Amino acid sequence: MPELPEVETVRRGLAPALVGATIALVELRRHDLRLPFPERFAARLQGRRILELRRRAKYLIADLDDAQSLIMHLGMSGSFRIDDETPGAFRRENGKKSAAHDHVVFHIDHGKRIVYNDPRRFGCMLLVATDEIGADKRFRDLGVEPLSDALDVPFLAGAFQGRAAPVKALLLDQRLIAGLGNIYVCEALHRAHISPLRAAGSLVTAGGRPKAPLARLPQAIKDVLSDALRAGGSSLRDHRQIDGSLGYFQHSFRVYGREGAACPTPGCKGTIARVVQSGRSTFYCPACQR
DNA sequence: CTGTGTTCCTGTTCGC
DNA sequence: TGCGAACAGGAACACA
Repeated sequence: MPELPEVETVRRGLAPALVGATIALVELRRHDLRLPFPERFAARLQGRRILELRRRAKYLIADLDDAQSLIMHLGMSGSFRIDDETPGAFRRENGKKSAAHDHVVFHIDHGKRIVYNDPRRFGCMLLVATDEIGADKRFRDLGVEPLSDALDVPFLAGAFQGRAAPVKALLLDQRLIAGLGNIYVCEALHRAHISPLRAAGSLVTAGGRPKAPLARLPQAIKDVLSDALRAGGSSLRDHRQIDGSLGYFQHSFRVYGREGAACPTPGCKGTIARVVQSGRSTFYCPACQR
């Protein structure tokens, strides 16, 4: 369930249960996800206290009291839930099905279990020295946080200038902006009325100045992410938030998954189209996104 | 360096 | 109802 708003929602849900708590025991139910778990993963976590739970891009980072950090990525289908340790008080309503892909169980000293479930196993968990995270190859090249002041019009103008790739491809590139994924890129481009197919460089003048549509893009990105965050993220399928409730931003999608629907832009008579760009679905309105 | 395509894995949905 | 194909929120890697 994982673009920036979903990962941040997970972080906020887990933080009260994890920050300041101690990991009593870790159950590893397989030796790898997308990557092998680190050597002695469970042993190295046992007895560690969690000082802080942070997010960078789509990564969750738990800083531990031994100067190491547990880094977690949810991939495409990863999720966390919090269970009571009490043997009888088993999972909530839709029980056994989810247990099939419970790969990691963190037993916390206050008597709860944090369970990581990931059917497709595209997620990963790593252990890295806290002060070396910035130098790690996964983090070294990450771009700006889209909700930070670093994402502004001049930044995008500089990044887009001279680039022939479609603007959608650049927005998905984590080395430029870190945290956007397929849904929110489609949604942001619709809000900015920019065609996802347009060459990124065509949004900048020869002199390197942003053209009018580009001037709308950073705010459109921030708006859609803030709106999604406020809604607790998007729950495709039956993905749940930590507390079991559903994020509801999927009801606010203007284009994603809405092929054939009327464009929601006021006054626009267009119909949402679906095309494939570098192997992934793009949804947009050919009438008001140019 | 740039841009595109493939791959990892399982589950769900869609069309016949 | 059954069955195969298409598709799914990510990102690393191979290749032209």
